[in-house]
Amino acid sequence: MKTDTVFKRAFNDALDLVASLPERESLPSESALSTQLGVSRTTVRKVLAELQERGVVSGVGRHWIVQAQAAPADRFPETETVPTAAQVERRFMEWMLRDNARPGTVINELELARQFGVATTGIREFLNRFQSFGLIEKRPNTGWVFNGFTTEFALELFEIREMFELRSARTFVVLPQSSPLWRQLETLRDEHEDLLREIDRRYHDFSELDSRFHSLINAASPNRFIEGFYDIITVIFHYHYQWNKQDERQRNEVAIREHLTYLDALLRRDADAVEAACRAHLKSARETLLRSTSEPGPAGGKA
Amino acid sequence: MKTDTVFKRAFNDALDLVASLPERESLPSESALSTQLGVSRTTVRKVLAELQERGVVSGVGRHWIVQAQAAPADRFPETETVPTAAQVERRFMEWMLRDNARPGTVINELELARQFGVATTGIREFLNRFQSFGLIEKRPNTGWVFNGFTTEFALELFEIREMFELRSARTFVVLPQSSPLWRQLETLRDEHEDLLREIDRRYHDFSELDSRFHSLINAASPNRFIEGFYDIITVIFHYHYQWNKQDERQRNEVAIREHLTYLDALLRRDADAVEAACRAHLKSARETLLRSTSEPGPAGGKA
DNA sequence: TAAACGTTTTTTCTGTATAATAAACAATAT
DNA sequence: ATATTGTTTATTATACAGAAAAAACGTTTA
Repeated sequence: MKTDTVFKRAFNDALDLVASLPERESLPSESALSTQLGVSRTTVRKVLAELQERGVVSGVGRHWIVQAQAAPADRFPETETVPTAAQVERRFMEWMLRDNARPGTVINELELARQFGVATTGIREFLNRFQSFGLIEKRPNTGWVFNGFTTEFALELFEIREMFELRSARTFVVLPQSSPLWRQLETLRDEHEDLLREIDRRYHDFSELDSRFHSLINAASPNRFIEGFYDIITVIFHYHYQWNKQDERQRNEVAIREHLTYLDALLRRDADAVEAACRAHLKSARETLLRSTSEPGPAGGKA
Repeated sequence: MKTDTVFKRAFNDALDLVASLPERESLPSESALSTQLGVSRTTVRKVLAELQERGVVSGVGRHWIVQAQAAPADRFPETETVPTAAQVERRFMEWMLRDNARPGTVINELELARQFGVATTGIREFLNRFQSFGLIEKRPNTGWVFNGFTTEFALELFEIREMFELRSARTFVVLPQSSPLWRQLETLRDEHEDLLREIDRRYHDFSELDSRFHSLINAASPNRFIEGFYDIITVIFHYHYQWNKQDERQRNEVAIREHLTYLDALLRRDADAVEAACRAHLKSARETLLRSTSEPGPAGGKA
C-alpha cells in the first residue's frame, strides 16, 4: 500500500502556512493551496479535513477560517514525511559510505528490505536506478554485487568530471557578452565573497553554492548526459559529506577560494587561466574524496 | 510468478547439444551441463527430466544416454525463451523508435502494461533503468514523460560520444608496443577486410564488429562511466537499425572503410590522423542517426 | 460565466504472495 | 578422496492487490 508521506508533508506545510495567517482569516481556495503546497487538490482536501478535525480551521464549503494556532504536537514527525524511495536511498548510501561496505559484497534484496524496513519492491527499484552510478552490478537471476567505493571509482569519476567541466568552461568563455549567464556568474561571485566573509558561521552553506556554480557552468551549453552525470556527483558528495565532517570548514574555505580564482578567470574571459583554475579545483576535490575511499580487494562478508 | 524462460532456453540449447552427439552416447555430468548451458544445476535437472519425458534421453542417476533425436516440434518457441524484462525493453523501443512516439507524450504504466501483456511492475522496473538513457523523465506520483527521440537528443549523444572516443583513441595511440591490444587491433583490422570482401552477403555482420571495435578502443584505459555510456549507444543503435534497414549495405560499407582508415592511423601511431579519422567516422554516424529523429515539439497524444 | 467545490475515475506506489531459479548442504558412487 | 547426484533452503522475478494521490468530470456559487 502507498504511504501517506505526501499528505503528511503537505499537512505540516499547511500548519506553517496557517501560522503565518492571523486568526479568523479565511484560507486560500483549494486550487490555490494545491499550487502552494505542491500537491493535488485531493490531498489538499484531506489536509483541510484533518486541520478541521484538530480544530485548527473551521468552516465548510468555501468558507474556511483560521480557528486557532496548532500545537507543535500536531505536526507529523519528519520521518513520516519522507517517501520510501528516499529512505531507501539514504539508508543504502549510509550502508555503503558510512559502514564502509567491502568491495565484492553481494547485496541481498530480502536482507536489505528487512534491514531497511521496506518491501523488496522498494529495494529493487532503488538498485535499478542506482545501477547507473557504477557502484553496483546486476547478475541476472542471482542478485547484485557491490563493486566498492574504491580509489578506482573516484579516479574514474573525476576523469569524466574533468572532461565535462573543461568542456563546459571552454564554451562558457566564448559566450557572447549578451548572454544572461554572465550576470548570473557575477551574482554567484558575490555570493562566494559573502560566504567567505562569514565562513566561520556559514561554512555548511558551501555545498549548495558549489552545486549551483557547477550547474551554471554547464548551462553554457546544456547536455542531458552531462547533467545526468552531475546528478551522480551531487548525490555521492551529498551523502559523503554528511558522514565525513572533519575539516569541513577548512576544506570549504579552500574550495571557495578556488572557485573565486576560477570565477575571476571566467569573468576575464581568460581561457588558459580558466583551464588552470578548473584543473586545480578538481584536483583538490579529487584528493578530498580519495582520502575516504576503500581499497579494491577480494569480497568481504555479506551485505 | 517468475517465468520459466531460463528453463525453456536451456532446454532448446540442450536439444542442440544432444543433436551434436551420436546416439547412445552418454551425457556430460549435471555440473558440466550447468556450465555449458549457463544455468544452475537445478535448471539442468529440470531440462534432463523434460528430455527424458520426451524420450530424447534415457537413463537414471548418473547414466544418461542419448536415446533419439528430438523432433523440431520439441523446441520451445523463441518467444517463450525471452525474459519479461527483455520483452519489455524490446516493445518499448519499438513503441518509441518505430511508432515514432511524439516528444512530450506521457507514459502510462498501466496502459503500457496492458499493451505489452505484463504486470506494471515489469514496466516500472524498465522505466527506472531506462531513465539514465536521457529519453524519459519521471514526475513523482504522476508518471513518466517521453522527451522524444529528437535531433537534440542525437546531437547531445554524439557530443559525448566524440569526447569519449577521442579521449580513448588518444590514449590508445600512446600504448606501449608491448600491449596486447595492438595485436587485437590487427586481428580486428583483418576482420574488417574479410567483411569488406564479402560485403554483399554479410553486411549485417557489421554491427557486431562495430561494437567490438569501439570497446577495444575504450579498453586502452577502462572507465566504467564510458562503458556505461556505450551501453546506451549500443542499445539505441541496436533497435534503431532493426527498424531502419534502408541503405544498410551501403551505409555499412562506408562505415567499414571509415573504420579501416581509423584503424590504419592507430596502427601507424599517427595521432593527428587518428583524430581526423575518428571525427570523420563519428560525423557520418551522427548524420545517419539524425536522419531518423523527430522534431522537438509540443506534446502529442497519449502513450 | 468562470472560478471554486463535490464526486468519480484513473494511476501510482508499495506491500504480499508464489513459482522459478540458484545456491547450499548432504548423501552416494567411482 | 573427490566428483556426482539427491535434497533442502534461500533468493529473485513477477503477478496481484489495495490504499494514496492525481486527474477528470460534473455541479454549484458568487
